[in-house]
Amino acid sequence: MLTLLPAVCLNFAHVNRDIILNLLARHTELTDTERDFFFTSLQPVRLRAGEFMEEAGKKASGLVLVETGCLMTYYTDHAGHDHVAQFATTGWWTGDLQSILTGQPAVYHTRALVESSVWVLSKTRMDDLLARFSVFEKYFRILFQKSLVTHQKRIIDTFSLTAEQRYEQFRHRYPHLEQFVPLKYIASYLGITPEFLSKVRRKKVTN
Amino acid sequence: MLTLLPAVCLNFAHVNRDIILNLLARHTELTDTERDFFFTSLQPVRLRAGEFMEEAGKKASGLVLVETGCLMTYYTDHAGHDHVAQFATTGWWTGDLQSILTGQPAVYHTRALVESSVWVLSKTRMDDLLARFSVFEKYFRILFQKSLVTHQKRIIDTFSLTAEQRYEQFRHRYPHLEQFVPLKYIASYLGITPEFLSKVRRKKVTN
DNA sequence: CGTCTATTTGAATGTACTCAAAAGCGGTGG
DNA sequence: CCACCGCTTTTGAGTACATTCAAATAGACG
Repeated sequence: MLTLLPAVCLNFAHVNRDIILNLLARHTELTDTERDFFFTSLQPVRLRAGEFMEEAGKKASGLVLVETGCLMTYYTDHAGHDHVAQFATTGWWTGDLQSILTGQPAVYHTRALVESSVWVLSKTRMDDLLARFSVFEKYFRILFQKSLVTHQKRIIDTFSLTAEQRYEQFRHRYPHLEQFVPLKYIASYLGITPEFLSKVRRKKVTN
Repeated sequence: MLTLLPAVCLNFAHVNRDIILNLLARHTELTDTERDFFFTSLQPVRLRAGEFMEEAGKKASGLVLVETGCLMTYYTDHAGHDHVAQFATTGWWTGDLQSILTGQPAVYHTRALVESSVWVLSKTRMDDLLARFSVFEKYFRILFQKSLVTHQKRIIDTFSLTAEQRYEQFRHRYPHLEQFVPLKYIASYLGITPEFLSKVRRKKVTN
């Protein structure tokens, strides 16, 4: 700890840092230097409900770490239909990984569902972070590794479960998301139409 | 380079090392020490066609790097239906990531489709490798990162494309796999029944 | 050559989709 | 405070894509 501040000095910035630090600590242990460097690498951004963090077609600004609120990353296909790739709430990383790493235009949109506060780690800053402290290589290796396991499972679930089972699993696994996410986006995430999700839900109630 | 061997001395082991080294070199640059340590961390395994590398329910032995042949990783659901999560040919890593990292029993089977030769990196050896040389943290970070992008895309494709389009894309993207993989496993990978794949294929021919 | 498995074919069925319209819900202004 | 607007959710009818089941055909291997 660099300095000890009296309790009354605790402001929003510190509270938020603590949330993020706790999340980082799940995967890695950081020295004070590393922690400070991490935070100076991040750029804070505030988003209003509905506002875009990233847009498909434009180069992604960086990896997005959600502090408060909720964002979704989605793909618009050639027919103009949206498909939600992921949601992200407090402590989740999101964004268009492909674009961030290659510098190519993003294929996904990333958008705030409600008023949100996020930290952005640009590719330049990320490269710098990774080059200076290998502990962040480890951090991101584990982050991507875990995410990969989740994605594999989601693919298998899509093929082995019915829409109804996937919906139940979604509710069970991400109960906090229901407060942020309109049903039509949940339907999209599950790979079904909003009409069909509505019918699935009705069936649940009447049973 | 440690020693230069005359061309006649090139044997299978060296040829194979070169294939793997070229693949590693795509992501990272290794010193001789790192390269040697990497290879001594790997255990060679030969598999006959149909033989299991890993079995669901048993602890996975490690990350599997394919040298020659072809393996598939698949999940058997509660109804007894198999769902192929991925195929792996020369230079691809495969296995049950979740099990390798947590030590829990594997949920996926990993099995050779044809006679294959692989290298296995156990969790212990992997941890050692990562702890000693941070270049491998970087290597695996990039590996998982790329794989994550691919998995995200596969999920979106499942929701935005028809079975016919997914099949065409699969053929286009992995043309070499057709020589190893029976149609019923391709169907499974695409999330459809072998009967329906057969009808998709017939339609292509008659058109 | 015979056996075993993979692939194809066809008919009946089902799950989820499309399209159209009604109902619900939240915000805004008169 | 209520009426209206825009957007989300629900409902229903008709349809399409893909499945299940059963059986025939084709291929691979000993």
